[in-house]
Amino acid sequence: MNPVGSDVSRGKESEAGRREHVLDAALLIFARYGYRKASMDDIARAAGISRPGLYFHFASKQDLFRAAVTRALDGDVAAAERALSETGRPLRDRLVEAFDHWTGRYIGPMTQDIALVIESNPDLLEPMAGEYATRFAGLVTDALTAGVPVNRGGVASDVAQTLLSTAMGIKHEVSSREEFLVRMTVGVGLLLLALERAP
Amino acid sequence: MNPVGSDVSRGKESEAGRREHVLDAALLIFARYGYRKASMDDIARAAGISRPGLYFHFASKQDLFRAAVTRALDGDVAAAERALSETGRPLRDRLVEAFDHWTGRYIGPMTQDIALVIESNPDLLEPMAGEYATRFAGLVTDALTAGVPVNRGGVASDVAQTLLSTAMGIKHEVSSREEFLVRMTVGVGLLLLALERAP
DNA sequence: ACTAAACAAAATAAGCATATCTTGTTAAGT
DNA sequence: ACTTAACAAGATATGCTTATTTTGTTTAGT
Repeated sequence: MNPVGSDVSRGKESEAGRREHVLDAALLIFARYGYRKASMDDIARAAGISRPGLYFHFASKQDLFRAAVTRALDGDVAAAERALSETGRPLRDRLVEAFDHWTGRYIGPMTQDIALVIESNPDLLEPMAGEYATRFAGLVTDALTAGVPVNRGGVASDVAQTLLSTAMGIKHEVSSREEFLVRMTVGVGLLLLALERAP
Repeated sequence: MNPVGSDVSRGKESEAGRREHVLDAALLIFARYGYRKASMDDIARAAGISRPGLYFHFASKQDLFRAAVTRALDGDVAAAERALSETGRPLRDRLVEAFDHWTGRYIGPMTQDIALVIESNPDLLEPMAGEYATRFAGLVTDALTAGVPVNRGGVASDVAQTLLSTAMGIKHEVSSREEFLVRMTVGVGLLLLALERAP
C-alpha cells in the first residue's frame, strides 16, 4: 500500500481552494481502494499534503468521505442541471448529457466502483445519497414536463422513472462510458418518442 | 448449518423425475446460501435423499450446480417463449409476463440472490449464462418485430435492448416481484408506444 | 495554514496450530 | 435405485499470538 507517484497534479495557479483539491484527491483514492482500504496517508499523499494537514481540514475519515461524496454528487447534479437548462439544444441531447454526468462518469476500469463504494457504505451517507437521486429524478421529470406541451396522466414522471431504470441497467451492462452514451442515446430517443406521442 | 424441516414437499404422485426434484431443491439451497456455503448435505437433505444418493445423480458439486442453473434458465426461457407466443393476447401483456419469467422470479427476500450467484460464479457457467440471455433477447426482439407492421432501421432490436436494460435497472431498484411488475408494465407500455409510432 | 516528528490506542493483518466440515468414494445392504 | 455407515484428503473455520497499520492527537516549528 505505497502508491508512489500518485500525486494529483496541482499548480499554484489553481483557482479552487485547497479543500476542493483535497476532496478531489480523496474521491480518487476512495474510488480506487474503497473506503476501508483507503488510508488517510494514501489520501494525504495523493493530495500532496501531510496527514496531520488532512485533519486540519477534516475532523475524521468519515467526515472526509462524506465531504468527498457530497462534493461529487453536488457537482454531478449541478452539471446535469446545467445541461438540462440549455433549452436551445434538443431535449434529447440535454438528457443524454445529464445522464452522462449522473451515471456515465462512473463507468470505466478505474472509477467503476465509486458508485459501488457509495452503495456498499449505506451507513456512512444515508439518506444523503437517496436525496441526490431524488433531486436528479426531479430534474429529469421537470425537463420532460417542460419538453412536451401537455402532460396527461403524469406521463412525464413515468418516462423519467423508466429512463432512470434504463440508465441503471445500461450502466451494469456496459464497460465504457462511450458504450453507455451510445446505448443511452437510443433509450432516450425511444422514450422521448413515447412521451411526445403519448395518448 | 443444520436447516431442519427444509425438506421440499414431494409426494409419490409427482410426475417429474427424481432428478428434476433434486435440481429444484438444489437451486433453492444455492439461492439461499450461495454456491460456496451450500453443502451437498444441505441439498441432499432439502431433496429428501442421502448425500451419496446425490452423487448417484451428479458427479460433483459443480456438475449439480451447472445442472440446476441450466434447468432454471431453460425453464425461464421456455416460459417466456410460451408467454410471447400467445398471439391472441396483447403484446404488452405478453412482454410483461415474459420479463416476469426471465427476471421477476428472482426478486424477493429469499430468492433475490440467485441471479447474483450466477453472476458471481462466472467460471462455473460461462459462457452458458450469456447464451441464455442472448436467446431471451432474441425472443423479445422477434416478438417486437412481429408485433409491428414495418421495422425501419431495426427499431425493434433497439427497443428490445432498451427493454432489457430497463428490466435490469428496475430489478436493482425494486424489492418485490409485484413492484417489478408494476414498473415493468409502465416501461413496456412506453417503449411499445415508441415502437408503434417510430418514424 | 500548514509541516515534520512522534505517540497512544485501536484496528487490521499475518502466522499458525487445531478442530470441524465437506467432498468424493467405497462397501454392504435392501 | 437407492440407503446407511464409514473413510481419506482436502478445504474451511476457530482461536490465539504477534506484528504491522492506521487513526487521531500533540508538540514544536516555519
